[in-house]
Amino acid sequence: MELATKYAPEEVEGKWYQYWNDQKLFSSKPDGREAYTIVIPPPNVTGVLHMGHMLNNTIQDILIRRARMMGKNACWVPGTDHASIATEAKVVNKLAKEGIRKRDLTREQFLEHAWAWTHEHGGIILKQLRRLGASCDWDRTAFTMDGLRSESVLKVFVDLYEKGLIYRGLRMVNWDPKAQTVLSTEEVVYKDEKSKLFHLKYYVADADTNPVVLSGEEGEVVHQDEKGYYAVVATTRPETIMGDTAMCINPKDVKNTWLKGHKVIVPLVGRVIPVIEDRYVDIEFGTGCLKVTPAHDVNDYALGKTHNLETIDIFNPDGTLSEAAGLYVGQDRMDVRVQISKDLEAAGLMDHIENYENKVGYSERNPDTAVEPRLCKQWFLSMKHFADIALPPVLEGKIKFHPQKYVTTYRNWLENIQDWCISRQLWWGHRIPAYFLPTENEDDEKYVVALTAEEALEKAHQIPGFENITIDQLRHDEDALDTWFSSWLWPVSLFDGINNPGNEEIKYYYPTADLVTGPDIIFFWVARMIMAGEEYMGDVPFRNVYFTGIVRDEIGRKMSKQLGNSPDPIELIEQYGADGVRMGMMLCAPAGNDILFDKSLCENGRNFCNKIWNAFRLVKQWPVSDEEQTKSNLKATQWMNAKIKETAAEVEDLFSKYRLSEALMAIFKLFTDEFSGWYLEFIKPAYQQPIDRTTLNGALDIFENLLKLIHPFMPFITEELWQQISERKEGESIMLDTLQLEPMTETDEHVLARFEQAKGLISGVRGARQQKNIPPKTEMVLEVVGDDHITKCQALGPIIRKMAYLEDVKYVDQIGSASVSFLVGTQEYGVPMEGHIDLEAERKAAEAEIKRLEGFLIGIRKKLSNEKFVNGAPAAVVELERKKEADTLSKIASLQKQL
RNA sequence: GGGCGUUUAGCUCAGCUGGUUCAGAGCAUCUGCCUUACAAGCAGAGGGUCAGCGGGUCGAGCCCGUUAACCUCCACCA
Repeated sequence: MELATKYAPEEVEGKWYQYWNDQKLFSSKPDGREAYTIVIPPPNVTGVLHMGHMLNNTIQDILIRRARMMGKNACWVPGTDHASIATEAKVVNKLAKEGIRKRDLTREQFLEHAWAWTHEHGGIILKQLRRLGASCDWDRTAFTMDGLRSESVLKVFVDLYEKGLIYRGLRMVNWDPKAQTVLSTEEVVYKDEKSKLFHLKYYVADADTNPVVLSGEEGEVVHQDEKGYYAVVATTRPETIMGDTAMCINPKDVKNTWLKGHKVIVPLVGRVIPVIEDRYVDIEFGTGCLKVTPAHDVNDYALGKTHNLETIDIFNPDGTLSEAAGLYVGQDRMDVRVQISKDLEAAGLMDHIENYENKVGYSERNPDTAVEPRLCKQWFLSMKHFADIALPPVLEGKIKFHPQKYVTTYRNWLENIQDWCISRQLWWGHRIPAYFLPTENEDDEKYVVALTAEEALEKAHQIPGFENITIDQLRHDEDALDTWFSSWLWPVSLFDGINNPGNEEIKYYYPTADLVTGPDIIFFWVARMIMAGEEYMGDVPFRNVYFTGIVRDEIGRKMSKQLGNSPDPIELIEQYGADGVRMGMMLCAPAGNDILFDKSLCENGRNFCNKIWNAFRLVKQWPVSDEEQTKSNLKATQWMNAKIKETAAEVEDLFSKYRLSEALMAIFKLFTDEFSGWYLEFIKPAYQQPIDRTTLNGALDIFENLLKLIHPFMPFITEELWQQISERKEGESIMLDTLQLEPMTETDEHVLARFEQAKGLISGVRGARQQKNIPPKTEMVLEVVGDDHITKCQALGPIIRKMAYLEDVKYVDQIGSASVSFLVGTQEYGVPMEGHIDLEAERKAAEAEIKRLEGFLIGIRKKLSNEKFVNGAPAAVVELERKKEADTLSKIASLQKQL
């Protein structure tokens, strides 16, 4: 059968993926072998594949395929995440387009829409992963909100509550007024913003709200106009003045001493508030006067607590002003900011306005929505205990981070950890299993925590005063849990280790081997999985964490939808083939460093596929003879096998360090340079001549081993060719073919060294020819100075003659005067160039080389004559220097002889 | 503001416990080849003050100090 000159991935990929799947080759069941488990970082259920996924999952597939070929029971568990905030936002937007508002729906109705959306869009990303070649055990596909996972989450909540680790507290939280939900501090993005610093006049008042007369002292700065004395307060948020309940100065601030003990009037509002003193205030900032709005600023809230201030919440959940504000009720906070500054100016209450740059927190989920600090009752998980159990395994190396630098990051975070706010004001998610009891006053809330309403009722009946309530009187908490509260259980819940502790699967697959994820979620997810793993399994969830970099475009920008600089991975696959894209991705993916992705790298991958394809075509088209194998072919085959062993050992070492990019490069060079460039040329018969059967079989074995080395990186083309190399039975696959690694022998080392010498010689002749502009196939004579075992060798001699296009080899005492000479190691060679040689240039080149070598020699001798060096340095190092000295001397001698 | 990290060829990166065979790889560039597997290829070649400055050392890309630029994390001054 004739093979096309180019590899056509589209004809190959679908076919083999189907085959692998049909033959259940990705499937894993506990058995006697060592388990090698990876759990996928679950992508958002309604998400689509982007370059980050592409990178992350390619790495996982490489690791899992390699482990499988090393004879381990490899299990890669796929699944998706319900991603409460993101998914709910998408559903809300979709409904809005249909004219449906979320607030008009009941919880049940909304969830129906959400599930419909999930079923419609869910799992697209998992289908896309198949295009990539991901060898996940699809029968195990899980979802963070499926039955088993939901049950696990609720059980864990109840358990932690009963352990006293979950509590309910009033906290200043980051509120997203658009999503109407609390954000964790990690979900707030601070942006530099050009804003205004408004300087407002707060007139001094006595108890009758009349200005009092004050006298200034040394250093004091007293503002006064026709209406009286006033303090100037700088703020970026004038719309919050309706919530002011104090003004604060630093007790050490001399310029404001005159305000001590007085009261001031909130502009426009007219409310009289006290001047309090606290060292928190920065004397240097603005005028040193701070307006205190406990309901709407984290620091002010703290001040309010210390000084027992009243808290006036002037905002509605959607960011409009509430009744409590008294003014601008119902208007949006951002509109009010504009309006109130105009009104303040009109009323003469604005001292002046400055331009100002500050950082404003925005919602990660709604990037154009500024976060509003807000007081809310929330569920919290106490983190002290978890930090204590999660720190040691990483510090002690039970879990290894690659690259290691993230250990520091991890430690810093755990040592300064804050309690985790785990409730979200969302419907899409795991509903918090807490039930409020009927009470008169909302502030006096009472609740029970239980898996079901029935259990909750039983617990409620134990509480005095609630012995007779009915199930209808229980009010199920409306809030859902933070998405990460389910993801943190992922390595455990996937094997049902929460509901069914000690089951066969969890015992076999846990702890998992590797986790591959981005450093951006080291706190959200990685740290918390370690916590949950230690808490519920008493063991780490994984042994290694491979942190990938962030995929950026070729000029270093983060890939994003807004910029439109992110290529569609599926389109790339269609253009370059899955193997090509995988290789392109891996070539630029050093662990932990950001990846500057350039499409052209996929071309390299595609080109490599063609290289493999064509090498196969070449070998397959040779006619075969039953002649005896030549010594040259025998040696060449020995050499190639040794080369493979050498590279395989290197690759193994690189894998153990998770340096996959370098491992791929080593394999790439092995195939392109050593196998295609040298070995195939060594054994290639003359045009239309047959190759002997022994050599061909040796070459096919070598080819098969190379395919096996490449397979984890490029699964499709390697399977296709593996299947073509020889007849395979139904169900057989390269995937299951074991990668045997034999150690190098002394003979191997010897053969490798001899061939390096021969390759150097061949390159030397080629270079000499090119240097003199002689066509590459012109036959030349080789001059060898003295005795040379390489050219005289029965195996290597013919190879050298063939590869270097030599018509004759002459053994001479010295190189001819019209020859180009070169050295391989210490052996000198020459290629006669009658009519081509430029004697003067040759002499200059030789002199320059001698000069360089002499400089080199001086360095070595200086070192060797230094007693401190000879005595201090290790013997091996000294010995090496002596050898260098001898080699250099002999090189110089031969060059001088030539001159 | 505080911490981590990075800075080596045009680009992306290796370079281990300091030892002139250690200044490297891939890509890109240049030159020559439409050689009978592959022009998406082959054969050659050029290219670097190892960010700057200073300091230990017999010896520094590697160690110490310092400066600068970038990256990233944390905190946030109203």
